[in-house]
Amino acid sequence: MSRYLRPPNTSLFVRNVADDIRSEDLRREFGRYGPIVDVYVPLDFYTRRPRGFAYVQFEDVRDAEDALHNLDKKWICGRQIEIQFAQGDRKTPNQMKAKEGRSDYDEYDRYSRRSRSRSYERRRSRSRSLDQNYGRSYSPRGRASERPRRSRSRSEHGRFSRRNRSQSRSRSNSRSRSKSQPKKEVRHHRSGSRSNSRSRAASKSDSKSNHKQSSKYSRESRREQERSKSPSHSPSRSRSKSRSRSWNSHKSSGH
DNA sequence: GTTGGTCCGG
Repeated sequence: MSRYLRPPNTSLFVRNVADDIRSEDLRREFGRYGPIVDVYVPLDFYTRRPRGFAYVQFEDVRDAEDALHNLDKKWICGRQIEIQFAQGDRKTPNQMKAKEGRSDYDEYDRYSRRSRSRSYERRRSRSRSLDQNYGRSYSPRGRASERPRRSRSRSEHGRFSRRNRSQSRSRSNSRSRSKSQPKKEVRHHRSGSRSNSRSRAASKSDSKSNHKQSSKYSRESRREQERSKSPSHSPSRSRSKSRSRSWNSHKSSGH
């Protein structure tokens, strides 16, 4: 009952903070209303830039409330900050990993991580237990300098679509296929590759009996593919191209 | 229209 009357923690969520805000600034401002436990300004994991909000944790929730009421909508560093009570506690790395929905880097990041583990060891050697030092001295900057190395064909292409993967992975795919997934790219199929896989599977049981069925199947599957908006970019490419060109000219001439 | 550490050691 009374549990709902007060926030779950003493952390304040400060949003719309300036990009160049420093934790010291916040600490100074907020510290006037009570002792502060911790101030943290989250940065984007990849870009290393402030995400535009910050956290200030007080020792006493009353002080937090006091600061909230006094500093909310105040202008700091040229920006009007807004303060709320933070929802939940500081997120654990696993929580962040679980999200995994941030940028196109994560895929590439995962595979280029091996070269990065070295710097990690170095870092870890200094501080015994990172788990306890989290939020204190853990700064992934070292990796940040390695990150922008994504000068491969990948970054040029833009982003990777791993939505499907996250779905299947959530189910039960990760344990057996986690590493086999990273296929470079789907091979360019020539017309007929579909029937090939079919016949391959069929050849296991009846290779000759399936002759007519196979041909039938290939025809049907082809039709199906065309009808169901084939997500694979293979055979109807030239078609769509000419189509789009048509559209383009249509638009051009119409306008 | 923003809620935090993305690392598990061979």
